[in-house]
Amino acid sequence: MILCDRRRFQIDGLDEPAIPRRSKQMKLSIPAPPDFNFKRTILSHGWCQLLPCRFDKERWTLRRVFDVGASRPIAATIRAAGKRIEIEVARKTLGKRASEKIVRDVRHMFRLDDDMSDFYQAVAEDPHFAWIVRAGAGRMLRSPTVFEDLVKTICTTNCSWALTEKMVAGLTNNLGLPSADGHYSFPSPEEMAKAPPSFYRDEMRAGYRAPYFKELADRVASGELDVESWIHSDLATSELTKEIKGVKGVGDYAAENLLKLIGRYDGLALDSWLRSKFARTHNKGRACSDKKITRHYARFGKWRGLALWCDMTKDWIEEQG
DNA sequence: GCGTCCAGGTCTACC
DNA sequence: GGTAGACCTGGACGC
Repeated sequence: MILCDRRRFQIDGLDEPAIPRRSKQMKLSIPAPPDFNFKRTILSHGWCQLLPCRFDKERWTLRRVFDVGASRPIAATIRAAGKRIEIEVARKTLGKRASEKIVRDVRHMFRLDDDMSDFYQAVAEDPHFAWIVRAGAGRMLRSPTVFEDLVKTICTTNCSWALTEKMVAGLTNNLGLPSADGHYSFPSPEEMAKAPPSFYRDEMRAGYRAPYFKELADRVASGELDVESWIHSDLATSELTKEIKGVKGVGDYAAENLLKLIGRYDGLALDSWLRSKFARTHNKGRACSDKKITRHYARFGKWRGLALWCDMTKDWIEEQG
C-alpha cells in the first residue's frame, strides 16, 4: 500500500456524519485491563477506518455494525468510560444472546483478554521502547472474525490505502446486511460465496484479486477451510504461515500481518510503508535491506513484530504527561 | 480530457 | 531457491 495515504486518518478525523441519538439506547459495559489504552488500540492501525467500522476522532468513539446471528445486525458505539469500555446500542432492548455476542466481539476486537505482561517485560528495559509500557500500547485492533481480518488484509495488498477503503466499502455496502439505521455489517463467507465473480471485479473493484476473494469465500463457506481455527491453532508459526499462504492473494506480508492480528508476532509484515518509515527513523532516510530491519528488532524474539509496529507508530498519538 | 508512467504485493513461469 | 514479468487500480504528470 502507499504509505502517505495510509496515515490519512490521523489528520482528517471524522469523515462520517454523526448518527442522531435516539431517545432510548441500551448500554453495555465491560471492565478494561489496567494496562489498556483505548486510544492506542483504536489507532493501532488503519482498521478503524474500514467499514463496517466508523471512527469519530472528535468524540473518540468507534461505531460498528455487529452481526448477532439470526436477527438483524445491530449498530453500536464503543467508547472509553474510565476504566471500562461502554457500548451504546441503538436499541431500546437487546436479547441476552445478542448482548453476549456484542460483548464477546468487542472483547475480541480490543483484545481485552490479551496478557501483555510478557511483551511489556521484553521492552521495559530498553530506553527506546519503555514508552510502550507507559503508554499501554501494543494491542492491535482486529475484527470479530479471522475471516474479516483475512479479507481486509488481502484488500491492503498492492494498492493505496484509498483503494483498500474503496474495496472494503464496496464489499460491505453490497453484500453486508443492513442494520436498523441503514449501515451494513461485514458480509459472511456464505454471503460472499453467493456473489458472482463479476461482482468482485466490477462492483468491488478488486481487480486481479477478484478470483481470490471468490475462491476464499467458496472454500470457507463450504467448510473446506476453517480460518477461525487459526486463532487457536497448535501449529508452529512456520507451519501456520504455510497454511495461511495457501490462500490465493496471501504472500509474506499478508500472512505475517494476519498472524499479528491472530496474536503471533514473530514476523515483521514488512511493506513499503514500514520500510520507508524505518529508513527515515533509524537509517538517516536511506533505504536498507530487510535483513537490517530484522536485526534491529531481533532482540525482542517472538515479540519482534509487535515491537517494530509500536516503534513505527509511536508518533501516531501524542503521549500525555 | 486524454494518454502515459508508476507504485503497490503476489502469482506464475522459467532458469 | 531465486528472479522476471504480469496482474489491476488510482494518482501524478505532461500535453
